[in-house]
Amino acid sequence: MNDSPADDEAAARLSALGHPTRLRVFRTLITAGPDGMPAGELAARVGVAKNNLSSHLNVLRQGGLIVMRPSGRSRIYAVDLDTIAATIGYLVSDCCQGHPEVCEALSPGMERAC
Amino acid sequence: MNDSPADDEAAARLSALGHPTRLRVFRTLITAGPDGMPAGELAARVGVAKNNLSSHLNVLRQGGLIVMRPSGRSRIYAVDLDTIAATIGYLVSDCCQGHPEVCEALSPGMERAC
DNA sequence: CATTCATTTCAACAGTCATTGAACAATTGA
DNA sequence: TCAATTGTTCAATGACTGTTGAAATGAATG
Repeated sequence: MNDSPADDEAAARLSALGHPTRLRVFRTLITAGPDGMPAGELAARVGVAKNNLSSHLNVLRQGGLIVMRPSGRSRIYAVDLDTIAATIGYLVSDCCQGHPEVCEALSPGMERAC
Repeated sequence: MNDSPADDEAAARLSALGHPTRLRVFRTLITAGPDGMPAGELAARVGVAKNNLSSHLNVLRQGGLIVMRPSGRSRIYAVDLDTIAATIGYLVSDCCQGHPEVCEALSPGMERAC
């Protein structure tokens, strides 16, 4: 059995988030909301070298998890909410076909977050 | 700024899921529900060599994403729902402090899944 | 007690990834 | 235009990861 493209795509996104620095970048951008944050401020907050951050941002961007817009000489990064919602949905999809108790168990985690 | 242990833990879990084979293993186990599935059947369904699967199962288990119980000469693997719920929660936590629209945007993804 | 079955462990290899410093754009303001 | 600011790209290095085949473990069966 081969990997489906959907598997590869979702795995790439999860893998992008599966790095301590990138996870902190992502969570920092989540708190920034749709307005996002320039790369320099992000580097300062997360505490990582600019060039290193730049490559991590590229990974997140290629996974579709964040978007970038230029603004003067800065570049503003922000999360792409549709992508993360789809990724979470894919992660737990099909769990309720035969086992509704699985999804019920997931709800507290979501409620705790929001 | 250093990585917090919570970041490292969550990143390790997401990284464990960030591999096509492991993601398929996990999703297959999700559909199996709390009863789980023996390693051999899992290897057949996912289409991967048994020794290879074994190492992937170890990664998932060390991340706390799955649990194992022996049964006769088989070993039954099943998802740990608390862990995945906590991981998803961590991923999007703090998004509603300042930006409730972020969490609202996430809901459709969850509803699509469940 | 020897055999079979289910699965794991081990060693080795190729490939990928993260980090660093140095060099390279692009934009702004004097 | 010159210089400062903001970020990115590049090359090199060391570390980690995934896969494979062979050997080993441990539980059940006859």
